This record gives sequence, structure tokens and C-alpha cells, in this order.
Amino acid sequence: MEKTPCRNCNFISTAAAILNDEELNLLENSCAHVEFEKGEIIFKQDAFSSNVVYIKSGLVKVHLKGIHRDQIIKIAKGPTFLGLPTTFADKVNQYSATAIEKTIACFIDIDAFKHFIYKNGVFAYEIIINLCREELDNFQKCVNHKQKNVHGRVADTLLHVSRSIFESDEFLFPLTRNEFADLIATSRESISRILGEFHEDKIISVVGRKMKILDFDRLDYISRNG
DNA sequence: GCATTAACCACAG
DNA sequence: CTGTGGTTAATGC
Repeated sequence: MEKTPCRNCNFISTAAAILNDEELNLLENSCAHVEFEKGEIIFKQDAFSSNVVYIKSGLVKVHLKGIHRDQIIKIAKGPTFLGLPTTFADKVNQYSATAIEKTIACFIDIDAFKHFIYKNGVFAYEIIINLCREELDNFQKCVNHKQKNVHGRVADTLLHVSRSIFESDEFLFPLTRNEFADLIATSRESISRILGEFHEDKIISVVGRKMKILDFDRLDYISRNG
């Protein structure tokens, strides 16, 4: 795994897949492959950065310091780019990324990355598509956060984790109750109570972090009407 | 007013 | 790290 050249990488991005031979050579000489264990910080808010981070596999929480506590922006699942906005918009990271599962990442030198954007329009196009999708997701998330009550947001998160992250009705929830609270801007206690209620009502089954969705219809209803 | 929602605090396991 | 109970402030009917 360590020495796999980018051109043969199983997790290659749709953007990098477009690069020509010469560009791939540059990419291979400009990126470092790093493995992170659960809990390790991939990059930190306020630290200087000159890399684009590409997550090959694993789960990462993207989080940012708030006035009172941390706010978790999202759970990112590889393969995906991380930290494009933070790297291009500023010299210093505007947010942190921490592995919440064993994660494999590549650090790509910003100058090489810029070179691809300047010289290869299709590469740039793929990157823009990615950024657009993320912005649309964020708009959606913003509306949901502002308009839904806590039950709705919890239901939302469970559905998202089940469908988009684990693609299964049964999973080991990747965050602590506190982090869950930081993700949807509520309190640890509310999370605890609501999960208890959902369990009681047989909408989901909860044993510690082990969760299983029993009634997608009702969860969906709560998510939409919460 | 009265009910509801959800945050904060404190105190166990 | 979690769950629970009491309290409280804000908001709605």
C-alpha cells in the first residue's frame, strides 16, 4: 500500500484519474501517504498548511471551534478531498479534521495541485463539481438545522449515517453522545433522552453505540416533520 | 396562565 | 463516557 503509485491507486479521485502521464509523475512526487488511527488529528485549526488532503479511506470528523464548544461540521467518508477551502482561501487552516476510524490519507503539495488546475481544465472541472456538490449539501444542512427541532435533527443524522456512511440499517455509531450533540448543535443530555425515546418506541434499537434502524418510515416521518 | 421544548446542573454508574 | 432527575428560560396557544 505504501508504495502504490497514484496511477494504480484503488482510491484515485475522479479528478486525478484524468491527469496525463507527465502530471501523474508530478503527483506521485508531490504527495505523501499517511495512516491515522482513530482519534488522531489529521490537520488542526489555526495551523499553517500547504497541502491538499485527500482521504482514501476511513471516517473523519471535520470540526471547528465555536464560542462555547466545538461544532462538528460533518462526518466525511473516504474517498474524498478534504480541506480545499481551507488550503486555497487561507494560509492557515480554518477548521480541524480528526480521524474517527482508521483512516488513510494523502497530503498533496499545494503547488502541484495548483499546477493541475492551471494546466488541465478537465481536472479543474472535476474539482469544481465536487465543491458545488458540497456547497449544495451545506445549504440543505443549513436549512435543516435552522428549521428542524432536535428530534428531527437526530432522525436526520441516523438516516444519513445509515444510508450514506454505512449503507446498512445496522452500524456502530462513530461518535460519542457528546460529539453527536456537537454535530447537530444540541446537548449531550437531549441526545441521550431522544435515543432512549426512539428505542422505547421501537423506531431504532440502541445498545451503547450499536444501533439498528427498525422503522425507516417513522424515522423518515420524524426527520421530515421535526 | 398553562403546556411544551430543550438547555443547564448535578450526581451516579 | 452516559443516563437520569430536577430546574429553568423561552415560546406558543
